[in-house]
Amino acid sequence: MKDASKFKWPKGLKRTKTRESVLSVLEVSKSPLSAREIYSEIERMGESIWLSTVYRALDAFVEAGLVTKTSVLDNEITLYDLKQSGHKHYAVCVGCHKIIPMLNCPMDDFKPKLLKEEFQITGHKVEVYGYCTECKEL
Amino acid sequence: MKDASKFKWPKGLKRTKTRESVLSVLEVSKSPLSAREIYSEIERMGESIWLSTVYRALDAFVEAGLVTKTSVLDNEITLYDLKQSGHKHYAVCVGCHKIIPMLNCPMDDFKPKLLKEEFQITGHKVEVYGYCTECKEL
DNA sequence: AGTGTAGTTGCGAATCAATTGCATTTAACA
DNA sequence: TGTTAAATGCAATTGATTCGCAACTACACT
Repeated sequence: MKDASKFKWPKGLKRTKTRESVLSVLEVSKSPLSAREIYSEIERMGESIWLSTVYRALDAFVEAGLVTKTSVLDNEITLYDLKQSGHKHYAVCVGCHKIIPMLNCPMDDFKPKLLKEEFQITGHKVEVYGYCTECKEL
Repeated sequence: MKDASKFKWPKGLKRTKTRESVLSVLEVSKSPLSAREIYSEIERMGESIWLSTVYRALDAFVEAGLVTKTSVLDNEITLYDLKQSGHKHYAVCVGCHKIIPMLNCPMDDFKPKLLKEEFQITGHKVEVYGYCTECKEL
């Protein structure tokens, strides 16, 4: 009884064993994972997969809107996370790289609250994505 | 009359020609640059430098607190910027990768304003850095 | 000014995440 | 069940960043 996936499978994507493995690892994880972590976890489960396949699966999920790709700590780590996890922002410990979901979003009155955790803030970063005047008209 | 550098040279760092080149390129630029862009700019000025030297110079400046390293677009680009530039946050065009400094900061009432530029926001990212409970006590 | 030396650079090679090419396999649907 | 576009195994490549080491140089001290 493994397939407890509660996500509608994105149409256009074939439902394969490797993709289900990748998705299930993300589902079980409480925080975002790197491609390599996902790969290792799948291997540890006794299944065989290639790292390149993990990357391709993740790309497909990102494109399908099921997974979010984030980078953290200015390039040290690239992480993937299920979009449905609810939270979009994280507090990152510069000591141990632990990733703690924030309970609120800076878009609405910014006062970082953290999930049962004290956190000594030393810095923050905000990025806004979108289209500039020129690119908007293309 | 090239050395118009208005920055106090960080003590502990030798003042060399390559480092002055790197710093002057950053000074002239109105937006953050990648290591490769800095490298190309220096070559274009007719001076010879190695990319690895640019990286080392940037590392030294970052360590000295003179330069800021940021990543943008979820790891697609790593950029360097003079800390004194004043602004800390950017709007990044996902079309052309143009980087536009924001006039305000999300820490105080978040409503992104941009410098003479319309910008169609499609997403945003916030990261908070610091120490978690465990790391704080070390 | 001359010199010792720790810090820097030139240069190439190495590393490491991520991507790609291609032949083979497989899920999905007529 | 057969066809086929999509996905995977696997190897090789790319591209950014780092590293090793010998040669060089800024700068502190006579």
